[in-house]
Amino acid sequence: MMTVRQDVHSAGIPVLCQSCEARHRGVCGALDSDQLVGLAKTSSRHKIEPGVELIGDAETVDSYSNVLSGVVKLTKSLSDGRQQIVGLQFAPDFLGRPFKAESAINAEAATNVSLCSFPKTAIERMMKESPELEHRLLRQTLNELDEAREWMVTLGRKTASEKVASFLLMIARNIDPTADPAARSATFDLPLTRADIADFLGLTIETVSRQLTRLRTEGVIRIDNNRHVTVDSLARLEQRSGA
Amino acid sequence: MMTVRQDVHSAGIPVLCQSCEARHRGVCGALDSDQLVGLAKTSSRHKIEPGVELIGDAETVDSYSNVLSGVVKLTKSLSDGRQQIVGLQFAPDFLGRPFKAESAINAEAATNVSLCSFPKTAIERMMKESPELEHRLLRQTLNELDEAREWMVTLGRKTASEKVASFLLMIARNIDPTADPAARSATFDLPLTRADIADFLGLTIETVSRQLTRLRTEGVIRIDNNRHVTVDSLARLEQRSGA
DNA sequence: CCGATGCCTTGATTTCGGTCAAAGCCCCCA
DNA sequence: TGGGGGCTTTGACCGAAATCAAGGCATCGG
Repeated sequence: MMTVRQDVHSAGIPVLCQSCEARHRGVCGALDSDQLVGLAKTSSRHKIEPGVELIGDAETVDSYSNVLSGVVKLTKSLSDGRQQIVGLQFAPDFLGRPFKAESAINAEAATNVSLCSFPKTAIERMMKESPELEHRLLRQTLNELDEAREWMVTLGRKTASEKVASFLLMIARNIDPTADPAARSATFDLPLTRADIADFLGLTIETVSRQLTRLRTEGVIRIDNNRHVTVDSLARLEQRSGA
Repeated sequence: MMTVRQDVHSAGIPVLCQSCEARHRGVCGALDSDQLVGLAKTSSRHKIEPGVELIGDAETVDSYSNVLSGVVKLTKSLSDGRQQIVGLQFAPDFLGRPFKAESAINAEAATNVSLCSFPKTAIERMMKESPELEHRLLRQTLNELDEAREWMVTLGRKTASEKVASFLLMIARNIDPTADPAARSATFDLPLTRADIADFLGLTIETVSRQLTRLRTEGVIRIDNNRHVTVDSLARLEQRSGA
């Protein structure tokens, strides 16, 4: 039987936060136990089903969240309905756009998601008094910017098959349980439907499907149940990704 | 004859900084006069010709810069030479990637550019002691992230003609001298060659040229000398941009 | 004045990915 | 057990943008 994770500094830390990944690797790591206590009072945990929008809960209006598990997609749409996924958030990412009343971005659960949410005011007050919190946010934002720019290259300059390979590679690196970055192989469940993948890569469903089939028939990947993917050689997949 | 701009707080501010836009609207606005004096000692101004890379001067290795005038393009390349412009920096943007030894991004002058550069160490020291500086950086980074995501939509989901219209609109909003955001018309010099525009939009030179021709023959824009553009109705251009 | 060079435009043809259409598969539930 | 709905695959065809190929138009230096 497992006990709750203990560490030297857990004295006074809210029970909810003690084993929370956001405290270890996310923005809450910037806070001391007093601040955590204060924040925990106003925080609430939610579970969200795939397809549910996180309005009023995340990207917009009045609250911020940490992603505790699952995958959240950030999307933008054109007036005629064309849609583009502009980011994927994994645990323990921070969700929300500081310093702006409303962003033109929608957030939606791609899988089952669990969140830890806070009122905007609580975070913003805390940001004023804790430079370390802003520092963490800056780091996360810079990383997201790097990722966004990486995807601009993929969207603008890669072929359909390179796009799909790049996507699989990114997912493998983000959610393969064997978290070793130097792993030679990977296996994981796709957190997105074909339609989502298409919206992420600027393609159609059909093209995504055809390229997956091609990677499959050429032995680069295996797919079971439409969602479960095995990559025997990440290096081989990387070669297909255009790099 | 004009005098150097004076304001109430200019006492003790380095001469170089007094009329500097980066101090008014850029990150240097976060600094007090003592800090400016300290930073100014290690800063240097450069002028850079179009096409010159800013290695060792901006995005990489050992220094940060403010863009004082002109346009800097940030590019990423695939191993086979395909290139994508992932960002354009205008005055008074801050140039450089904090907290990372080297970024996979290249910076290159698109036009004549003037910069004010600092050693990385000086900025990083100042960031530690001035939360306000980090705050400004966070804000700029969040804005760049918003812009990058906006372009992801353009790259992934817009047609060639919508892309070109979107590009013209973005340039008009950034560098038209009549800085009124509610302006109905605009006139400006394109800071990029056709090749650069193509690399920005994920198109070929020929397609960019054809779409510009189309916008011209349809009366949406006028072009003189290949570079000088007049837009009589920004609203009309916006309709072409897919929104 | 002339030719060279670097951009840019225009035209003809090809191709990759989109569109339209039909089936297949899987899971749920009656 | 069987039917329905959602997601995915596959095939046939089409079209927007890429590619290939010429040619135009400035600017620069001889």
